Amino acid sequence: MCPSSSSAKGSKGAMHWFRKGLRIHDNPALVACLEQSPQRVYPVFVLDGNSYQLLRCTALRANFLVETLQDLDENLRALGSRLYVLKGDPTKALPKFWKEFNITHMSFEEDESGEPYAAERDEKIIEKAQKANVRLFSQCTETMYPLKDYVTKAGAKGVPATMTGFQKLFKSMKPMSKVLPAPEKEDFPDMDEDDLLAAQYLPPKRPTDLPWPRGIPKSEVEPLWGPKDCKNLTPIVHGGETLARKALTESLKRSNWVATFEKPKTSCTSLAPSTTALSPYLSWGCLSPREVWFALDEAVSRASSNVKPSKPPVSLHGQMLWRDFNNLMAHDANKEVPGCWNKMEGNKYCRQIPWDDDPRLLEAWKTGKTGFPWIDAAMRQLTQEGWIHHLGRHAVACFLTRGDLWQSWEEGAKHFEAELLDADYALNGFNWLWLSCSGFFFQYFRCYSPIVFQKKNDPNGQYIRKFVPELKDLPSKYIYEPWEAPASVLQKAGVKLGKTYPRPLVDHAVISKENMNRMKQAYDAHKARAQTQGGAAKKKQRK
DNA sequence: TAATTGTTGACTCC
DNA sequence: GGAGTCAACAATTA
Repeated sequence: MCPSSSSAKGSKGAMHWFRKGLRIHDNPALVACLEQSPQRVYPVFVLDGNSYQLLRCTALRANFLVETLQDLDENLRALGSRLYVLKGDPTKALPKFWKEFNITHMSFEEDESGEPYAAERDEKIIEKAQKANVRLFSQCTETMYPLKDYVTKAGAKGVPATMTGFQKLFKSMKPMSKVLPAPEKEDFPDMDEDDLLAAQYLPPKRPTDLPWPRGIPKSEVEPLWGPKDCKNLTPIVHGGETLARKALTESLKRSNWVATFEKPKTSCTSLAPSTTALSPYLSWGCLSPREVWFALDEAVSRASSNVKPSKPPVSLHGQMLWRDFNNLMAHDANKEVPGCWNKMEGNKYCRQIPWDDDPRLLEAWKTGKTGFPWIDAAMRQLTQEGWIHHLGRHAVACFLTRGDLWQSWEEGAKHFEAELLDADYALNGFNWLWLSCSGFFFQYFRCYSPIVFQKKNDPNGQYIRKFVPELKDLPSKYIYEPWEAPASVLQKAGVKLGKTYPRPLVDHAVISKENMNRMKQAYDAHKARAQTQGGAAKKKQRK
């Protein structure tokens, strides 16, 4: 069956290219597409194995995308439309689709953070669209305000590199534009039945339907969805706009909780998330950040008059501000050196620190076999559920980098990108810079202990018992430090150190002090470099 | 130039 | 559980 039926030829066809922003509510680019009054509209997603979302991607993440695309297709079908899913390189697949369906207009949500693959891809697409006479429409809706608006508002002095500065900038912005409702059935033109049925463009049903990255041997991108599936994994949330909206409503029902939320006070050892866990929906764009912001306003207004509301940066509104701030920082760094944001070299916000490169230590960290039960539990939750509480991420990130193992944050960031359901280019990079004391946060003498940090929250180690079951029968006294337990206690709990559970990789008390000295040296070198460069710049100015 | 502030440390003492 | 100390960062404010 040829999808481009004779009736399609000559009539005006428009498409909306979904990349992130996988939703129909508050999607101005989709609305702009419908407003072109085309005779036919094609909502399109391209499964691109080399995209940021899929290049390093575990079964859990792949499954989340499949669920999200299925949901998007269902929601579009309820409006008399459907989702058209293409496979492969968008710079080839899209021009082919334009030709086949006589597309004259294409809309999409811009990717402003400067993620290098997306930036290159879009540059090529814009060029090809010009040649093919396809008119492009784009909107900047990944953040609450377009990043370029923050840049304009900040003016000649440049964008602020501190959260306090960003909050001031945010306050000075004009009111946020109104949230758009989802389009209605009447907004979509009637479609040719052949087009609606075209089976070659159906969304994927399972992770194994997703394409492998082009030009990369399978062995180099393990673990991916190929060798293992999701059967025994338990994602913290499932994909799709429908579930996202339900989760948002559910979270915000507790208006007093919303109004008094303070991020640092939430627990990272509770077995059910102590935060909203909406982050995967924000990172894939199942939820609009502006809609979340206004929904928070509404929830806070419902709170009892006697509660004292929390404020940014610790409040839930504050979490939305961090998100925009992180995107702005990524955007700004990449503007200077394209693609530098998740790298140490060339990134103007990143201190140069001589990290070690020990694959054995990295692997132990990734697989949750460091011998520190609390660290291992968090790393295994990541693999099992695709999520760790924010403070848990802090603890494991500090442990991998400046705290204990002295491995590069770049490696940690790559692992998080593969495994986190909410993996986000800008946020992931920012948080790794922060935790490794490479940028934005510099108090390296404040170090998380892999032992005592969670003892106060979870003295009995229920979180460890869940995710590190080989230790579940240890008495609470030793659950955070099994190496301290007498042989008889270990034997009774069925633990053989070095066999059923590893001995600790390092002596935290000793190594964390040594690492602080290494940080001091790296900072001193940074200062010396800055002075030399500053001196040289002044000299040049005088000339 | 000095003091203050910064989403989320650990430890000791009381 | 709250306050002060540890050994001391960068950016901003006074």
